[in-house]
Amino acid sequence: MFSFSPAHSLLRHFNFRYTDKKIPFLLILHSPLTSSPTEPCSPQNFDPINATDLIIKQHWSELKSLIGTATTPTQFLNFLFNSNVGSEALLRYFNWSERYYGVSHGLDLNFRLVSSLAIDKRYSDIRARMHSMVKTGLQSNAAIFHTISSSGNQHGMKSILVDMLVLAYVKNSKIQLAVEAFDCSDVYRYKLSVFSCNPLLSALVRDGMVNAVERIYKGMIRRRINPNLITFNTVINGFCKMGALQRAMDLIQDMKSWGFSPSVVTYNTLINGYCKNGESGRMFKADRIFRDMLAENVLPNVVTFNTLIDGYCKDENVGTALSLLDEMKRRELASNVVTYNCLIYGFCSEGDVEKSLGLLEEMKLLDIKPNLITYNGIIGGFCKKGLMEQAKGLLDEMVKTGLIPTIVTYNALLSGFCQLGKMDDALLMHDEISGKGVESIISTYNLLISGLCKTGDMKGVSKLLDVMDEKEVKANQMTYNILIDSLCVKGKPRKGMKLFNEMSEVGLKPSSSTYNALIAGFCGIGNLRTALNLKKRMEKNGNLANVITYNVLIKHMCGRGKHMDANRLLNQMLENGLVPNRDTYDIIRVEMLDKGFVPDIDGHLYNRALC
DNA sequence: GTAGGGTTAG
Repeated sequence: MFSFSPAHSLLRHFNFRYTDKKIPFLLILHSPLTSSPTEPCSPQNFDPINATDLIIKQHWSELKSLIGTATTPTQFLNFLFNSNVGSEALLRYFNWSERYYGVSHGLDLNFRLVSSLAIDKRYSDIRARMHSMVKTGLQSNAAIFHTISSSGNQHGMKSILVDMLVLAYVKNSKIQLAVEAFDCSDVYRYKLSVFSCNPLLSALVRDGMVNAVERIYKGMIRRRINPNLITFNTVINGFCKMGALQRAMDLIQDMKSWGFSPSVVTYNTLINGYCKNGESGRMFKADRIFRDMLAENVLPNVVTFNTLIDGYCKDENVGTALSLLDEMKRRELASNVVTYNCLIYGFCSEGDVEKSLGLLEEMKLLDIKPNLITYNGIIGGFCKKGLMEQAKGLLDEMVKTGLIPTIVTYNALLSGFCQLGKMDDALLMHDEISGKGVESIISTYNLLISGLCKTGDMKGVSKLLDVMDEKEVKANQMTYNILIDSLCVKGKPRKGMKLFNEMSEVGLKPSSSTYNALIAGFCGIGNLRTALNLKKRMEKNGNLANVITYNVLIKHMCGRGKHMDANRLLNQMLENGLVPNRDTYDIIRVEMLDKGFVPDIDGHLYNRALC
């Protein structure tokens, strides 16, 4: 490719010898030989052909000598640029020098390189360069856009570069900067493509920044960046995730006007939207979309059925969920691990662990491999019923199949022991898992602390709090609620108040449960005034009093013969739109009868006015 | 300029 004069070979030869001997820097500078092989580069003696050769052949140690110590890697890069060295060598040197010297050549040189790559149509190299530039995050969008706009590239090429910039931000999970670049590109009139806008939209949905989704979508339409089917599916998903189901449905019309028919993914997304975020009658609406889909001859797939099965299970309708599994079999549509996991969790939440076990066997027969989620579900089901031996048996089975239990698995088991009051077993298992290197999370500590509080082992609680300190696991709102509740139940609401005050000191906000525990505590020691003050305080701080708050106060008032006050609170509760529960009725039977409530055949009271 | 970007289980 290049021809070299003998002098060049000689130069390399000397370079080797001198660098091997590590000639001191000053000696090199004062060498009488003006063309000394290790003389640092200068614009005068810089030899682009030799430099290019060394770079292409990746003779980095020779290059290091050539750069010397008087020339900086960036100055050397400038020599390369000014000598019109080809883009291949420029890129190689650029990457090597940034890595080797740990320097960043700055924005201008980055874009000189990118422009050089653009001339040679080396687009994937530009993408990679843009990726590493964005990764360091040293440059602001304002600076980048200024540099791109003042580069010598054509406008179309600048658009391509900006498009790649947006995509690089998205791939580096710098979504806010990607949105900013999306906006900047409008100001500079650079045209982006769906290749960057679609990934941006999907990242926004993924990160829950759904409000930005609509703005970006509208921006695309206004700027004539033509959306495609995937754009619509992504935006529809965004609307579904934010619960704007009608707007999601409206987008179907938009997509049709752009010539796109809803695909199986579109329908699945909408069905999922209704299942997860629909209000009352959500499964009815989800089913209607499913029927629309069939009517439009769009074939449902395993995801469609899984979504519906999960929806029915969560809607406490496992019967319908099972009938859908049959429907899949009729359609010869293969179910998968997700199908079974949905059903297993459905049956476990109904307390029917036996049925879940049956499903696990069915999976094995169908050669569908159960995963961590499968086992966690059934183990959790057993633990909720206090069947710890069966739960541990499954734990052994999952380990045998090569699955590694996580803290979620162990939390289920620990919670089971705690509910049974078997704190020795719980603490023993906790020690065992710590020994295995499974890190406890805050919910682990919370469930153990709660168990210890219930058995009155406050020493054990304080030990655990010490462990949390040591492991730097911070207490959360739940931790405080458990401790405050425990103190209040024991008739020590003032100690509870101390913890309550500590919450704000450590930056935690109390919840309605925090206030309820304290209100019950002060009622318990006959201090109604403080209890009522706490109710005012909770409302002032934006925590609405709920049915439990009212029940506690009403019960206390009834117990002290203050039935009129109790009645006033009941009215306040109804005015605030709260629905009294059976506790409420049982507590103030007399007042309820006065209010026109009548007992049903079970002896419970119902509000005739509401019926 | 590319060829990735969209749906399901805890």
